[in-house]
Amino acid sequence: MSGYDPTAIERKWQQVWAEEKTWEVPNPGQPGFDPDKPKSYVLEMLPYPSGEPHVGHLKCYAVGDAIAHFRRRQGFEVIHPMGYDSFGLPAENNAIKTGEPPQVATERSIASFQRQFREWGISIDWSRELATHTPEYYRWTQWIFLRLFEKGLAYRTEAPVQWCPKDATVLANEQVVDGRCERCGTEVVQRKLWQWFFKITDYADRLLADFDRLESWPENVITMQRNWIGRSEGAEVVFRCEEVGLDFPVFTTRPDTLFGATFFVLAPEHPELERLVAGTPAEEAVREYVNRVGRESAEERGAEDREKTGVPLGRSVVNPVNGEEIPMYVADYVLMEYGTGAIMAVPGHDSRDYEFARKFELPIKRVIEGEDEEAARDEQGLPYPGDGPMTGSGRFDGQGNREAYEEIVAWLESEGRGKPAVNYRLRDWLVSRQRYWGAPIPVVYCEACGEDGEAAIVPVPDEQLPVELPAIEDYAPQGKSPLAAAEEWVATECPRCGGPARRETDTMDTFVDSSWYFIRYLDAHNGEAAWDRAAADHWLAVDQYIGGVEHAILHLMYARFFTKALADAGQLSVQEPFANLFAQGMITRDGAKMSKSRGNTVSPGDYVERYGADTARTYVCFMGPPERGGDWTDEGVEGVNRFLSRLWRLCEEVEGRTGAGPEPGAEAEAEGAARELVAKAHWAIDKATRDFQRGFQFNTVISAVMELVNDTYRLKDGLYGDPQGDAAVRFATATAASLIFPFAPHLGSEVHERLVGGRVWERPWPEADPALLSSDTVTLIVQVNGKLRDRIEAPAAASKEELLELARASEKVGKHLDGKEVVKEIVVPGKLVNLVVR
RNA sequence: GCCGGAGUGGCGGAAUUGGCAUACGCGAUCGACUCAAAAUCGAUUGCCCUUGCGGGCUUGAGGGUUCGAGUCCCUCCUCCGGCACCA
Repeated sequence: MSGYDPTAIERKWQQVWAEEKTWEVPNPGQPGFDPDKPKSYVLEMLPYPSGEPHVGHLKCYAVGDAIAHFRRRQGFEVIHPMGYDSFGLPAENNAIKTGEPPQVATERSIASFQRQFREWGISIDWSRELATHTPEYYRWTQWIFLRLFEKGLAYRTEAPVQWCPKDATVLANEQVVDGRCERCGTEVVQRKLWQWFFKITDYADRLLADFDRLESWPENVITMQRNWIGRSEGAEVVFRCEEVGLDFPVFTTRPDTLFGATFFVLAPEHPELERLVAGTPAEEAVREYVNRVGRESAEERGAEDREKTGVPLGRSVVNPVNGEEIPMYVADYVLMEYGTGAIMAVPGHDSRDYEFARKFELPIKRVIEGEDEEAARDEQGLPYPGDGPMTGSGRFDGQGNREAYEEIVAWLESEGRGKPAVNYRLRDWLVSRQRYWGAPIPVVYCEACGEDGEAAIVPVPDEQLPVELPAIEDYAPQGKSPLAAAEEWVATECPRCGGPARRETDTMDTFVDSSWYFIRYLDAHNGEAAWDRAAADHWLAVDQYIGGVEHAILHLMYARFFTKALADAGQLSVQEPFANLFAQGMITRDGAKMSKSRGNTVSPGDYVERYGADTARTYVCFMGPPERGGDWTDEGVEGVNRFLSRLWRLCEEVEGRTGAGPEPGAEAEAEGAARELVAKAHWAIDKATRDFQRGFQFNTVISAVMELVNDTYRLKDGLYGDPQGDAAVRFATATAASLIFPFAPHLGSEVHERLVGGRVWERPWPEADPALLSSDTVTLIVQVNGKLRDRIEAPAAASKEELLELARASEKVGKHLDGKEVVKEIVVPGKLVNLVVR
């Protein structure tokens, strides 16, 4: 008997799948398309091809592939494509360091991913493969940009932006983590630059409302997105500065505290600041303060325990509710990016305003009493954030603040001094990057078409796409895109007037590329359009999306925004791209995140070589619930390998000992131990099927198959030789192969072929026979006062009275009833008897 | 601070509707095979008391509901993740 040699088995089946193009599926209208077959779009997030695949990739694709295989065998036409998110900084930084063009490193990495995906045996429809850095792909990224531009959803403006000095590029807010560049960790500084934005804020409400359209997303991902969008309801209230004749609107969520406003604060970046202090004694100090703040990093400014700073402006505004004049300040705790960049400060009921008031000795006024007497009398109970009756608020005194809220807003509105308002934390998506390795933004600037000396933005016509990246020598950014140095490329002809024009030299954020790739898969080689509408309508939405939780906000929200914008532009019929989302947990080693510097990385390739892909795949699915992550151990890998070896050896033995094989279906007639084994197989089918359908309980699916294999080992020697016994062992082994196939497709295919014949993936997923799931007897649990005292084999159909009689007859139970009175009898038929004694 | 999630053997974890806690795997111990080792096969393995039979305890802590709670309710503790001067 030979040992389990995964190399030979895996090579054999990988060859079959490659030659027969097993996992390719047709689009509507193509040969072989079956309109009656339900579709399922199973998609894992496409990899970023940098270096070699790591364990996170293995897990993601092993999990997705298990789902794809299960759905195929459940009768779905499964589309399961693959591609590469191949633009972006790592390849470009490598180019700067080594001089090697980014294409070269990128394509080398792609080749490595392709090879490993095949070696892992992932069931990919290779006919739909794409890479976002190819002109065939980014031509359509540019095309989408132009559609957004037409709709006013892509615009260029001068704005203070987050700038990473090391990468010498602008970052999206989402790419700034704790005031540092997400990629390189350098402290981010603010700069004012002309940049391209996508108007995602137009979709804030729909992005929130349409969570209702999703079938199943992890709650925490929805919460993270909801927090990120950060919708607040409140009011806009106008404060007027009579001295300079300017109105200052503020956003507040607490119009009920308006009577408690005792000062007014502008953000250091506020555009009217200059005008307010020009030529006044405050001018010097204000300018100094603003400059100081401007030099600070986002991290310094955002620090938690930072003391409040600010400078008085020597001006005042009028509180519209009571006519009081309150002094104006500039302070960096007010952010220009949120609301109007100005606030009314209510130190009695806001902790930040309170801190500022204490430091600058400003009046603190209570306008809402505490709910209980104690708090109301306590002068030190400020700032008070809670609810209660209003005080010091004119005609609203005595009313509950919640009730007064609407009334105050309505009153302000009738006076023309305010209105209900909604604010979002979400800001527009900054998409331009001063980098080389990205899709060029397809516009040109034409002086002749412009006005007032300003060049006009002229979109490149669709038929001139793609605007291809020129080859360049020096990839290092110099504060502007390296593309600016490609003078021959930059100088072009205006598509509108035919005169000289200059190309936009910024490229697009790579998140733009990955915001629509799942649509391109559906029609990946279309040279006439981004996609065929019928193909997109057929396959979308993605039925199951799988990926790391690190994309919970960025990628997923951008893709949702793109889908909605493209639907609005008449290009798609769905509002949400991903009906079901699964976020996998991270695999650690020695309890820590894997990193090269820590030296605890796991190379999937090494394990595949040593134990085979089936072992590696099954192991990552067996470690624990896949959403939770887990710690990689070599012992664990060996345990799974041992299990697969056991299945393999069982197959070889069964093949030899049960001859050509009993008649299929013969196992249904089995009795005794043979019936026990057949019943166990049906139990495993039932358990595996239910756990698959429940979600991603792969660890328990695999453990059920392990139990089946264990029982087969336990019973087989007593069954060989008898026709029923042979059939039972053969059936049990083949069933184990069939059930493990989604995780270990090579071994599953091989064992199935040897014992049953044919291709296991062409067989429907097995169905459990209900008759074999139940048995004539059950184990009756007998408790006394809720404590287990005996287990008795009882007829499944026994009546309550019969069960009670059986329970009382037990010697073990009797001991605990001795000399006591039974006051209550609980009987759950088919399960348990509980006798309550006193 | 706010919002999520999780606490079960030596370890990863299981427990479907409130009904056998600890499935499956790892590790460990013992046995078979072997000259020996590895591999393999088999047995044992929550904790405490007991020679044994057996008994008691046990799902982060404390309380509650119930005949019965890992599961439901209340209070608290710890850990992980996200957001955070967002008015």
